[in-house]
Amino acid sequence: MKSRLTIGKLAEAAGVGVETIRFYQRSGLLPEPERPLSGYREYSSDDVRRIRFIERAQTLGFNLEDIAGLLKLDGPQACSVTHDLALEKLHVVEEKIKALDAIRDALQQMVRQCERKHKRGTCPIIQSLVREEAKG
Amino acid sequence: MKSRLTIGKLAEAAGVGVETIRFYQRSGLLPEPERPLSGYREYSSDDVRRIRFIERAQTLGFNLEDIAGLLKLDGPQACSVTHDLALEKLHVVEEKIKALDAIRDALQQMVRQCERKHKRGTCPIIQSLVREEAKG
DNA sequence: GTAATCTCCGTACATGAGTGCGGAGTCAAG
DNA sequence: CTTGACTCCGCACTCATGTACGGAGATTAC
Repeated sequence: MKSRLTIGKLAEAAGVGVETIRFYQRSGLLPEPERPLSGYREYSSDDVRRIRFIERAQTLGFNLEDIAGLLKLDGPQACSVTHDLALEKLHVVEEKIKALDAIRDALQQMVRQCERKHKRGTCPIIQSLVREEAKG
Repeated sequence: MKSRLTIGKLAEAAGVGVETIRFYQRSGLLPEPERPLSGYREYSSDDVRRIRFIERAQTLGFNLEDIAGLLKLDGPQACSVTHDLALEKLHVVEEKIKALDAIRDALQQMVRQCERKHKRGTCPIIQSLVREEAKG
């Protein structure tokens, strides 16, 4: 089941370009793969999932450095390190969820208002992300 | 209460650089401000909120083009246009929330496992974002 | 009313995240 | 065993998102 993939097959399976994979490797987001025969990189289906994770995480506003941090949680570290890192990331994620919840509520409100043919008042969307800015 | 701001004051209030504001204006994210005296841009506190919205939305994985779309919901459009756009954006936001929920759950699980001094099995974080990829 | 500060503008530079190029080596099908 | 596709590598290029520069004009503080 752990099919061995060349870089081209991996790229296709993960929906990215070959160059992107080489770039991720250089950036430390993908581990150095084995290179048994002739120096060609040899990947597994785990790497497909890893790349998909990277792509998704990017759409959630994490940059590659953030993502490297998240991926470190995948390796075999001391539990205390993992714990602290996970907790820190958890914080960030919860903040993002809150902000997105606010946008979602604002969008739902707009949709409802429109469907009732009300004239809209002021747009709630901007307001949705403004609160709590002062407290920092 | 609608204090008039110079570009410098606005930048300070919103926590960005002056050049960033000019850049956002060029990019159509901020409307052309009035320029009564001498051609200096004159802003209001609404613009502070608008810029904060832009900054926050960026951390949620929206690029400037996406954000321009969201900000269009602020203007006075035909209700049908607003409705459709809002519904579309709502979809995107809900997907993001789902993905972040999955990451959050994975992180919580890791934190709990660590706190119980269990040896961790395979890392749940990557798995959190992988499901449903095949269906697209 | 002058010096310091701010703003104007266009343009150039910087950074993050890829994308492409070209020549050489490797693999797989016929 | 040749031919075409694939891979190797380093390096140059692109695109989005800002940032910085520099000279000229406006404003404000003294």
